[in-house]
Amino acid sequence: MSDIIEAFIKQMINDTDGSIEIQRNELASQFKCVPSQINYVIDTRFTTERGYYVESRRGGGGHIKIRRVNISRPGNYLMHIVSSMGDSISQQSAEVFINNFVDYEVISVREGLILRAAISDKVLGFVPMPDRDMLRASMLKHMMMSLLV
Amino acid sequence: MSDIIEAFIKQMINDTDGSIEIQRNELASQFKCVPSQINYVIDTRFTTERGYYVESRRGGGGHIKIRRVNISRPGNYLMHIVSSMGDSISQQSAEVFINNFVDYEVISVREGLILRAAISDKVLGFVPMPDRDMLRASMLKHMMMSLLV
DNA sequence: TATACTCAAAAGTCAAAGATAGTCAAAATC
DNA sequence: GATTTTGACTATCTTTGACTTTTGAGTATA
Repeated sequence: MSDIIEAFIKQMINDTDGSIEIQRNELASQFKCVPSQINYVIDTRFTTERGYYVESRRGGGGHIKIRRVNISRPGNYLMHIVSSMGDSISQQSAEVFINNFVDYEVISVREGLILRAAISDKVLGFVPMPDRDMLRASMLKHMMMSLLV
Repeated sequence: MSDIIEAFIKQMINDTDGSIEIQRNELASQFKCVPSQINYVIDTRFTTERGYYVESRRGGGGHIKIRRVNISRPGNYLMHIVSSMGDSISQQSAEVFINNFVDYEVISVREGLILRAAISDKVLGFVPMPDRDMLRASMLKHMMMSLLV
């Protein structure tokens, strides 16, 4: 079932130039499944790691928006690096990555400043240590992936 | 519905150089909604945070005036907003700030993407809740301040 | 004339009801 | 054992309407 829903959504995305907006309940009743299964599909199949960006709104007129990010030219390199990053990363290593991104002009100097501020221990310091490096890795990946739009 | 009314008002503001004057009941009957929905739209979409200034008068000849606020010096504006931010901030509020920064060209669209990725609950989700909003505020401030160097 | 009273025409407030989506863990299936 | 399916419960956003407050114009009165 999840596979079918996944395929259906991907087809929709293909048909509409990379971005769709769905209603959870509507889609669920189309497939005669519980609404939360849609969440399951999205959480497991349309992740950042797989190159999707998802946002949603509750309440009347609520919806779920799914966008496929562009995994073409400069992205390939980026994708490669990002997926090689691992789930945990120190501030020092993160900065090495960021410096490289700036050196190779994958990001601008200003963008580099933002990234460094975000992942610095000055900000993340109070998160206890096994978690902190995982959070940092997740942040860095998500921030870089967001540029592939 | 609220989205439609919001778009309509914004269009009016654009067409009239930043400031409009409407009558609540008239607008409500135009959209066939209850008058208080107009208040809802104004309260949620045309807030100070989003860069609008609203004033109104009751009674005969009453009206609602909405003005788009202009920002002259981006640097000053940034300092001001950042220092007004408080120590805790929800994802939603953070996104409003970021949207404004992009709107007023304090940051680029790409930089906005990075900020949104960094502060999203997708990334911060596993930080327990009283702390999460504090971390988010700290991140946002640090990232913005890093641009003032 | 100047002041006070009355009334209708606005806009404001607030909370209940409605409409979506999210979470989480137990149960089922692979 | 891992993944998927379900559903009860939660969170968030929007719509609606009854009730309140403010304002200005007209009218009555000293």
